[in-house]
Amino acid sequence: MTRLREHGLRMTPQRRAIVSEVMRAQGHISPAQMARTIQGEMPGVNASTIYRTLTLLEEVGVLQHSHLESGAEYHKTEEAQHVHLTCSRCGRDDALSLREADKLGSLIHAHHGFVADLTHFAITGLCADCAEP
Amino acid sequence: MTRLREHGLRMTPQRRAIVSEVMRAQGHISPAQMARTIQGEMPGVNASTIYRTLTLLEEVGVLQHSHLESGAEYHKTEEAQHVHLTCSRCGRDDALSLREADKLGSLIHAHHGFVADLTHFAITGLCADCAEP
DNA sequence: GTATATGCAAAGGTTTTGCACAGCC
DNA sequence: GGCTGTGCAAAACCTTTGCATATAC
Repeated sequence: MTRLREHGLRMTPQRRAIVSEVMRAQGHISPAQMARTIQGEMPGVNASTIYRTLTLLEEVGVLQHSHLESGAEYHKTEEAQHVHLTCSRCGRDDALSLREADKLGSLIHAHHGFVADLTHFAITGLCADCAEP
Repeated sequence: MTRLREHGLRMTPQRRAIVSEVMRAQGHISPAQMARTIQGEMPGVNASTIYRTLTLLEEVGVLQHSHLESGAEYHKTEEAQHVHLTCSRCGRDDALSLREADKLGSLIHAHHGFVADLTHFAITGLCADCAEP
C-alpha cells in the first residue's frame, strides 16, 4: 500500500481491494484464479484492472511470479524465499529452505559463475514416498 | 515411428509429417511454433491434429516438455539431458551437464529423499557477465 | 486541473472439444 | 469392417489493448 504511494501511484478503491486480497492470499495463485477471486468479492472490478494491478505490484516489488507445473503463479515477495519441490506423481509440494538452496547455488556458481535464483522455477521429481517402490 | 506402432498407434501421413518435423527440430520449440512450422511445410494438417499428436508423442516417450521463461516447450527426449541456466537479464542460455545436475540432485536427495528432475524446469539467474558489475 | 486509472469492448492467441467423415490395419 | 485418426468449426480460456470517461492528488 505504502509501497504504491512511494512509487507515485494512486490509491483507488479497486487497488485497495486487490491489494487486500493479495495480502490475504496464502501461497501461490495464478493470475486467472486471482482475478476470479477478486471479482467474486468485489464484482465490478474489471479483469483488465486486475491484470494491470498485478503487473504493477510485481514491478513495485510486492509480488513475484514463479513457474510451477500448472503455469505461472504469483506470490508475495516475503513468501518467495523457498524452492518448490513438486512431486510429478502425487503432486505433493515440498520446499527447500533458502539455506539449502544457497548450497545448490554455490555449486552452480563454482562451475559457471552463474548466480542462480532457484526460487523462480519449481523443481519437479519424485517425493520420497513416490520414489520408494 | 516404430515407437508409435509399438503402442498400437497408426501411421498416417499427418503423423509422418509431424514426426519428421519433430526429428528435424533442434532444441526447444513451443507447441504453437511447432504447429506453425508443420503447417508451413504441410498445409492441410489441422492444428488440432498437431496438438493431439504432440501430446501423443510425449506419452509414448519421444518428446518431453520443459518449462522455460517463455513457457512450456517440447524437445526430443534424447536431447533432454541437460539443465537450462537462463540469464534473466541478457537472456543467454547456458547448460549444466547431467553430471553436474546429479551433484545437485544428490544434495536435494540427502535432505528430503526427493529425487529431482532438474531438466524439467529451467533455472533462472544472472550469467557470469551480467552478475559482474 | 491534470496526469493517471478504470471500464468497456474487442481482439489476440493458444489450445481443447464434439462430431461426422475418412482411412489405416 | 471396425476402430482410430482427422478435419472442421466452434468454444474455452487467459490476457492484452485502444480509447473515452472518471477520479485521485
